[in-house]
Amino acid sequence: MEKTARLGLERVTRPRLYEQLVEQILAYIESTQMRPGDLLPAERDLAERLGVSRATLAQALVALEVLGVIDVQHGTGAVLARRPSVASVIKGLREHRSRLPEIVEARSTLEVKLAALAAARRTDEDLAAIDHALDVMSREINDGDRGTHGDELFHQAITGAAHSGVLAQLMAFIAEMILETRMESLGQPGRPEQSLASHRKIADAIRAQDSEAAGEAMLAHIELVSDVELLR
Amino acid sequence: MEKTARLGLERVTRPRLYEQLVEQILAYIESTQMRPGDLLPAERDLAERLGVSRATLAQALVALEVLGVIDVQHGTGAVLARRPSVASVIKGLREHRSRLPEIVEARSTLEVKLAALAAARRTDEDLAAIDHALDVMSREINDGDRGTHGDELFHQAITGAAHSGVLAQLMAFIAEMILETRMESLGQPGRPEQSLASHRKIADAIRAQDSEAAGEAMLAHIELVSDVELLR
DNA sequence: CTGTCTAAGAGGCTAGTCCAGTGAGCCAGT
DNA sequence: ACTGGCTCACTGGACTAGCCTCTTAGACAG
Repeated sequence: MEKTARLGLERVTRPRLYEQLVEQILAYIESTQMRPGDLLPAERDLAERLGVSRATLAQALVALEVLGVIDVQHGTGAVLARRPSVASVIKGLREHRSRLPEIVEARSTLEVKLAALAAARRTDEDLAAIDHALDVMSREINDGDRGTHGDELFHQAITGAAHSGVLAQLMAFIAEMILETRMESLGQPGRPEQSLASHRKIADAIRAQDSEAAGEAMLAHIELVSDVELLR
Repeated sequence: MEKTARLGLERVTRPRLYEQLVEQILAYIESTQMRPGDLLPAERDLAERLGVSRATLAQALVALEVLGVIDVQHGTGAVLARRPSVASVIKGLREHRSRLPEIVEARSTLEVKLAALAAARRTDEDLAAIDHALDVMSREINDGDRGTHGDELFHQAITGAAHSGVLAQLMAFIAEMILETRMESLGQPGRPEQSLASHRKIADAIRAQDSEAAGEAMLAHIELVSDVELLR
């Protein structure tokens, strides 16, 4: 999943030590019932227990810090931040990730809102970007392609037109998972044309600045695109 | 922002070198117009240019990897992943973060959906957790407290009852920002009681497994809680 | 032209060392 | 008895030097 090369192939990637450490530390936190505010064992101690050097452990701690699980304080130690549920959520998600129904659900939630906001807030430049994406997708389909690039451009343009940095960041967060979903869907015969048609419908609603219609059109579009998953 | 102690004070936190490096590398990526798939300079080279050791640079690279900006490959180098817009989004958000309207917007989008899902999927255990949160908040308010703890518990319980790992992760992502919003709101006189009342309404809808009512009640609740921001 | 080998260069990880905050405890001065 | 200042043990922060493994391109043999 981590690195998806051009054709959906996955490059075999050796495990990185720090990644394993993150898992182990997460497991340790859970097994010892640590609560927010508690301190992790000292670096030197932890490193020895885990059988790695301090430098490597430091990388794992950086990762955990970026993930928002701990907060490392100079002179004090690594304190557990927020509710530990975050740790388990991350852990659980990492294990059986790619749960398509959930991804579609999240995508639907965000994109319907984004479409409605885009209708309300779009500038002429935003509209131009949306039209450009439609052109690209149309051309790709005429060339016998699946139109994935245009599809991605379209959804990016909508996201941009909504002018909400926070929502945009949330979208970026699940962007990779969505990409996988999208490629599968557009691989079905006749699907790209249908998808393009519903894109146009969304674009028209945004052009007319009709938030409600834009949200509904996006919802219909995602349901169309997603029913491929239900067949499994 | 990073560590907020009991009274909203912020502990002065020394800058960590790797954090600065992340910023610098992000800036470098942007300034050199790198595209996805391009390689960053070699570690030894980069470390020298930035005037840090390889070990420290390695920490910065781990952080960037966790953020999804790059993908480090053994023997090859650090390749830029995805569209670079992610990098700029993260960067932009880091600068003028806490844009309250956007946060409220994102919160509303997610929590309305979560409430609806919770109504459809809740188990009896979920319901018990929700009721427990109501009890806690009720007791806090009677003790003259603002009820922030119970409030947080309540929203956590709803999130859990929705049984959607992906949405839960998105919520965790903005949880910290929401916490700030919430504390301000509950600081207003009479607000905790109103908030508790609308919590009960949401809980009733979820108990009755009425998705639509749950979504509406949550929307009303968030609008109630959020109008404090409009006064500024 | 093709397959194999090799060496340069990339990242991965370790060990050892020193610097810089933190906080508990001691002790003098008030 | 309290306050303030000092010390020291402990914690993380960062660097250096070195060796290992992996990747890849180019030389070379078939």
